[in-house]
Amino acid sequence: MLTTERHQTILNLLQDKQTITLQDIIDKTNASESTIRRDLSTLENNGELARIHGGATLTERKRKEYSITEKSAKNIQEKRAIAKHAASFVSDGDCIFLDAGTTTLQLIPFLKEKDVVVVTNGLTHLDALIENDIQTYLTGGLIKSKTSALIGPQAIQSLKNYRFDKCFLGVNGYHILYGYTTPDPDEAHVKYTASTMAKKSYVLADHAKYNQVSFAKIYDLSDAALITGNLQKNEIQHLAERTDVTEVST
Amino acid sequence: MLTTERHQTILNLLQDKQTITLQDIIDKTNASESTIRRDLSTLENNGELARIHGGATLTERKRKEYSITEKSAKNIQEKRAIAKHAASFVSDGDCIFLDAGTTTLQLIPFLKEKDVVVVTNGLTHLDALIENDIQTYLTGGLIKSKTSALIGPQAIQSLKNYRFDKCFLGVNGYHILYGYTTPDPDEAHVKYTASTMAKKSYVLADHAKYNQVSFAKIYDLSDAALITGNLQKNEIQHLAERTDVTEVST
DNA sequence: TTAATTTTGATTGTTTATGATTGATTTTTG
DNA sequence: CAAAAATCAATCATAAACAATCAAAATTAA
Repeated sequence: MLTTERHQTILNLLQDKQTITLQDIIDKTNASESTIRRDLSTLENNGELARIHGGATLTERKRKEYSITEKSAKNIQEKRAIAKHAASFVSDGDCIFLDAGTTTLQLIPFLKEKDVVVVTNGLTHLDALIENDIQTYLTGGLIKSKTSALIGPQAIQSLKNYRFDKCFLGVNGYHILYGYTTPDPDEAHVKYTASTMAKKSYVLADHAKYNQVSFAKIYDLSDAALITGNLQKNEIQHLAERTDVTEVST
Repeated sequence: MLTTERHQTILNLLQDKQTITLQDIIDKTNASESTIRRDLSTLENNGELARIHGGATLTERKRKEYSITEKSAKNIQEKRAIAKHAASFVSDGDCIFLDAGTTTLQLIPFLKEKDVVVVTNGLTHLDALIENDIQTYLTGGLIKSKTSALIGPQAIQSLKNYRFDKCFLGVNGYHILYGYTTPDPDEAHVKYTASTMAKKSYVLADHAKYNQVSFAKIYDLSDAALITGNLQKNEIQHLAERTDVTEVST
């Protein structure tokens, strides 16, 4: 394993877990204690992290950078990589719809430099959007308190007032036969409607959603481009037969 | 568990519960009594907390830092009294519009027992509404980041989908001649529209708004019932000639 | 290929963190 | 108010983490 790779691994671990123990890093990298100590020392000098007795922690500054996006979620690294790739499809001046959900949340920091206008139904996105100084419109609707998403006929209707260049959706499952699905029919309806108002739709989903099926169908695989991560070659091939799919590895 | 992690855990517990016992911390962290004592000692020296017999508590300074976010507004006592009185006009099962702003925010706790449906354009209200388990609809629209209010044509349009039993507005000034005013014409428009969709409108304004004039007029004094506080007799009389006014004293 | 340089992992003695124990202090209880 | 209980600070031995050093391995340059 290359030194820089190891450094990156350490930083990634930190972003996920806030603090890590030396032993953790040793296990993940299969490097010796001495090496990791040296790594930590180097990274500390570069201001990337702060060493503490027994391991390392994010510096105050770095912590703030990442606190924008929540870190409780699973597969956060993969989600961030997916989001980063999705962001590469966004052009300057685009009007985009950003669905509620943790994966789409990761997209926000990457939009900062793009001068976009965002419409969203995700209340949890607001802090990050405001913090990144992005012009934001909220759909109306009923607040579903469990997911902090706006749903219902009012959400649908207000969506119809917009036209999007791109639409980025999260889902709970994607399946070769059953398409994109999510547990709540109301949310599915919002996603579907947003898609119909967009020139191009992207679904962001980490590998845990592969061949998962949830209650409410949004639409077929082919109705949106899929951006996902860490799949096997044959899995990607199956998907590629059905839809436009991009896969990122972490 | 790393030392700094433990420290963070302790501080988090404190923020949640104000005071904690040593035993509590021991249970949460699986560290020994000695260790926790040392932790508390360290944190006390850093000014993060104050030790008390049997545990720890937030320092006066830190407590203020946290409560300041809620109570930073001026005339909070008066606003709460005004809000409480306004709540007495709310009936069980009412559908009400709650304008953005600090005064209307105070209304929320009093709505808990009333089984109401709330529509609001104030993003700062959401936490309180959800916490009080109130069914909430959000208008759509552009997020005005300074006040976290939803404004613009989309907000206006989504308001027109509702009919309210009552409508509670905040303003920046009320004046016998110039009526109710607020700095932002867009916000004024939202307030006005909400009013037109309501059977009855109330304006909530503390005494600092008396005879103040701001840029954008919402409507005349007589177009809404005024609930205010701590005015002088003759001031109330002048107002009473123009509109339905209630005054609460604190 | 060899020599120089860098990176690595093991070893050393040193420092720091931890948990158990003790007796002192404070709080509670009768 | 005094006895009992709980909490506390101080001490100590142990264990963990540490920086420093050095030789082996890997990489690069000549």
